[in-house]
Amino acid sequence: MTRPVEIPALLGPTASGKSALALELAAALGGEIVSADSMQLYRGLDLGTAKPSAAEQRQIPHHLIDVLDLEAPSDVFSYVAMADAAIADIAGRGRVPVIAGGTGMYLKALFYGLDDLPRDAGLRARLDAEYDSEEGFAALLRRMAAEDPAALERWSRHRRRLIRALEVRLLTGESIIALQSRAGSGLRHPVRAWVLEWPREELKRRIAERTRLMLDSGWIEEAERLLSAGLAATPTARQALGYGLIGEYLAGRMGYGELAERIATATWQLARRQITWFRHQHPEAAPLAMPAAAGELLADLQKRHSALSSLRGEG
RNA sequence: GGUGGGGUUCCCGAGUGGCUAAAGGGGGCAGACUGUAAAUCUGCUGGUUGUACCUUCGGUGGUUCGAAUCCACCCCCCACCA
Repeated sequence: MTRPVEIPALLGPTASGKSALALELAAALGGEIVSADSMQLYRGLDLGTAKPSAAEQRQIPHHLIDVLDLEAPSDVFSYVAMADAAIADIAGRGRVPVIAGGTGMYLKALFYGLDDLPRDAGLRARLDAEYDSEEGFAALLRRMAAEDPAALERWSRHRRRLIRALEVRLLTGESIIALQSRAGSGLRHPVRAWVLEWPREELKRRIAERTRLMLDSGWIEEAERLLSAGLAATPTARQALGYGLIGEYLAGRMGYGELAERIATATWQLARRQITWFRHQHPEAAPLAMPAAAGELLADLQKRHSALSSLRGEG
């Protein structure tokens, strides 16, 4: 079995053109796309997540898109497990996995790994029920002061992280902070990563334009359908940006102009968080100035690929 | 034309004599990030060479030791009456 010498990975904020470039890369290299997008995992979240179209998915095989029902929970570990499997599968068939995505935490965990601290779904559900509310938060703070002061100090405002810290504490008797190896030393896969970068104003403009386009091409209807099917009550998919705002629009609480503006703003805020993440959490990734450098990257990778293929006697 | 309400820092909006460069929210900027991450959370946000000075609350003038806050006139907006 031939293992690829390197796995190209395209990281970048929303609306930076990852999907399109990944498609070109995969086509040029004989590859298949491995998505790293927490929301495109879900069947049904289509227009709202700018998911690759059915035609695009026919043209190039995509992995980790449409693999979960809306009601299914998702988390980094299950993502990494699925991504590892997809990469192994693709490489095992002698194809090139092309990673593309914007979910920083998933990408970092896939590239560098995560401490496998214990978890217990039942316990977690109980803790959530008890503490994941405004009233519960105060009680959680009191309990953590006794159970795990170090975790409390680190995440004094993060309800979710404190609940997870308490879960680990109850399961192991130790503080999650002591158990974290904070390793992340070596790459788990031979990735060669780039971060797609755009001039600020241009990315903002792309986001605003894409928002309008998405709203005008069926996102509102999609949201209406999913919302009435219970999207708001799902554990993870409900966090997808925009659907809730569309719900408010449909309820008459804002006009179309305001809706478009608020979604564009929220999307820009997401993009900023992504940019910050990639700026600080991914030393392995090289900046790729869009749109100019996309063509060069394509040509460069194509050249390397054909050289490697002929070395292996495949070309 | 008349009566009433209103014009506040990028936006909305509180503030009716000193504790006000001015609450709060939004936006913006920077950052964090180990099993819900398109999530969750933190800091900064008038200017300048630091707790000092300068500029700012529609405009002008006035009262006062001191005004976004009081007075006069003017400009603009909204509601209702004509």
